[in-house]
Amino acid sequence: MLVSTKGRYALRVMVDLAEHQAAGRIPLKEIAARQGISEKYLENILATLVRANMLSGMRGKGGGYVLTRPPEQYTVGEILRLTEGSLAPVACLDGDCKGCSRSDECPTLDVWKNLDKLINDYLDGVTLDQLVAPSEGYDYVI
Amino acid sequence: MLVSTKGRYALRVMVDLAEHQAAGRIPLKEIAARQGISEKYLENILATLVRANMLSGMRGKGGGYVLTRPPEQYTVGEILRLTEGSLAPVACLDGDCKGCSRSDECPTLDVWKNLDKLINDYLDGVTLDQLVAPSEGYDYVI
DNA sequence: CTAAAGCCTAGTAATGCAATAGGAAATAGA
DNA sequence: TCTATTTCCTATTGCATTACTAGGCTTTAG
Repeated sequence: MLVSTKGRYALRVMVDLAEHQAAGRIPLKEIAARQGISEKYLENILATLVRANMLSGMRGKGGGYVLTRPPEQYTVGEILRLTEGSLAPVACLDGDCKGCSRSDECPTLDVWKNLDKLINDYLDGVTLDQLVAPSEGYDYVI
Repeated sequence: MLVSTKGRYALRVMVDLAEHQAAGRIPLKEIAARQGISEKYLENILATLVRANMLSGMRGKGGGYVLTRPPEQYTVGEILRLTEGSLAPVACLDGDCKGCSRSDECPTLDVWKNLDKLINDYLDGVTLDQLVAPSEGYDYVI
């Protein structure tokens, strides 16, 4: 599985925050309830996003999370690479990996490289605002 | 990781067999040595390929494995889907999975569907013969 | 008959994923 | 200043999957 629960949840949460931008800071509790995700598990994920400065978290009463940039400035690719660690389709291309000793002669390496580029290019081309549903309650209002 | 060791090895072995087609049946021992893969582990992988009729295996002295079709009739996609079980990039799209209860309203589902199609289309477009190196010893021979 | 090969069923060790636990620190408002 | 609220931090646990191993059985050619 290229993208695990962590990455999927992260993306959904980012979309949720984009959709509720107008409400200011949103507490974790609220996001967890809306998205049906365990609060404790979400903590880990949000912590990762905050550490990378994709979100700003504030503690205390009235605290919560907000995006640090406008939705069109986030790509799905960067969100997933952050939370998943890597989007490499095979271990051979993973950053940590020193690279296989056979890479010079490997007949399949190009397939993996092309696939890797395909995946990353597509996901880097999708931005958060493209995933935000038109806000409800404003249809047909002039 | 989308493709694990099993799938990577399977692909390398298939290419190996395509390259050594002229030699007739190749025993597992030989492939394992050439590819630097444990014999016992390879057994599992080759068994999967034989069961799916992608390879023919024959026991006894003089036995070994051969492709059942010409290399241009194998796609990388089918080899990987067989050995990996699925190439779905997220659990939501996995065949076994009943589909998420939120799929109707999920803002991210389309991203996964597009990604899935991208991956499968690319891998189904690459055939085994495209990965076979021009046989050595025959360069510049007329 | 025998050596060479594939076939089959288990089993195991290690890894990574998903989720949980418990508390510390900060903040706003009473 | 006290309290409720909320994020932040470090571990730990249970579970599933992956990678690999073990041992024996069956088939085949010579």
